[in-house]
Amino acid sequence: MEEKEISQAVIGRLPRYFRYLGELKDEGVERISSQDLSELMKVTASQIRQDFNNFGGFGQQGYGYNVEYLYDEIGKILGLNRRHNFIIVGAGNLGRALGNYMNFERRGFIFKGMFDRDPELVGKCVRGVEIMPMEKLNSFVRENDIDIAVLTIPKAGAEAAAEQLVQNGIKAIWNFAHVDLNVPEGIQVENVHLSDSLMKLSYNIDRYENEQAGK
Amino acid sequence: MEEKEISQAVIGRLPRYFRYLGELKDEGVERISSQDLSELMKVTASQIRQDFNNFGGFGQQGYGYNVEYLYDEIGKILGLNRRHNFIIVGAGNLGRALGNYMNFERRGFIFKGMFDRDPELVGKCVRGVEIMPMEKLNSFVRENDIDIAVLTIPKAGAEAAAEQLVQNGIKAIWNFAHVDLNVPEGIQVENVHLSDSLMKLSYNIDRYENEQAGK
DNA sequence: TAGATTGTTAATCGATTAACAATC
DNA sequence: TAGATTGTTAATCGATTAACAATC
Repeated sequence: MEEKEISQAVIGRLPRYFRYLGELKDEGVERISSQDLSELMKVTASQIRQDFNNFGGFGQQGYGYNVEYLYDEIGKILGLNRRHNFIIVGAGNLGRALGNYMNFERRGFIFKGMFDRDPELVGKCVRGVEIMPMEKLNSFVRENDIDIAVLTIPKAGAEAAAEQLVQNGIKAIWNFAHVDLNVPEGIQVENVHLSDSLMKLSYNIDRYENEQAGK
Repeated sequence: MEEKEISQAVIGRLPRYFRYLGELKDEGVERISSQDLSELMKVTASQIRQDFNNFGGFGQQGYGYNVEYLYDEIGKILGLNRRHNFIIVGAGNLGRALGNYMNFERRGFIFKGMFDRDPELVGKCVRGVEIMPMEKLNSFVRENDIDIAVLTIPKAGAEAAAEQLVQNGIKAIWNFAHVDLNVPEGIQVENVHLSDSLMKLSYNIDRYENEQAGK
């Protein structure tokens, strides 16, 4: 009973659909056609219908899509109806910023623990969660049903931390360290390489200026 | 003298090449073939050669690529030889985390100012940069040659802030607010939608588990 | 029923990979 | 020169868009 694999291109668009549908829902909109949604989101109606049809028919001919139903279904596809416990490894500025971000909780991502090797930070709290020393990382992951580790430590320690996490049963790593982690198959890694993103922006600024300069 | 447009797919890979080449350079590696680089980076050698050839020939038949030269050239393509002054709009946890991140400076991104509407924060400093009230935003952007604004405010205020920034001559917005900004053509926007990224991770965890469950 | 709009197949477009001639 | 490896063209693959029959 082989399901056809959904491309990551499609998956990457789902959160954006989810966001727009959530907003429509909040505005009290009951139904929407692929045509109207396409104008709102600035993508083709064709793409919208193709994307949704990867998961089966959510719409109805002659009617369109029911906003609330579609919103819920996409949420389920994204796994937002489940709980995912996460920890943050690295209690620097970025780690604390992510720990303080409340919206993840709303989507089922539960902040369970935070770790840092700096003794100065250990014992302090971020949103009610105590910062623990790295020595406690392994047992904590094993004993608290942790699915996701957020890696916000410098690149030097990232690979070693990832290995520990994997050995103790983590399922996924949200990686903010500026390295490509080497993990066994089946462990999900999502990279957020902020400086890469900034470099792209830099390229596009210069490209546009050169274009304007008539080159 | 029309330059052929380089696809964003290629641009998106440049920072990663840049990172690997920087590491090779630091290790003292002088030259590398597309074949060796392909094994290191886990992409095809063909793609590497195609990517580089978008910008003209950086290599030499029979020899490969000179690491340092290639590193420098990619840096130039990404505009890292230029200065880009930036400000951060929103002095919350995330804004402060980005302000404290030193590595941007190394790449030519200079942290010039920070803004927040909370009077409690105004006057405080982040890495030597004073937090200013939002009222000063417009004049500051105009008078200090600011290219890039980092938007780390809640989505509610983001669209209005973007509009102000654009009116005062900003060239690019690095957008961490969870909205799609509507800016005039020529203004570069790079979105970092953290919760979208987390949702993708969530999808992939569940997908893998379902696969394993034999479904 | 007639009109609207999906679900889905077919056509197109673009990106990736393979192959090989050019050349260092 | 012979061997290695690029630059580049051609083939393949996958993703997007267009078209339209199915159907609400």
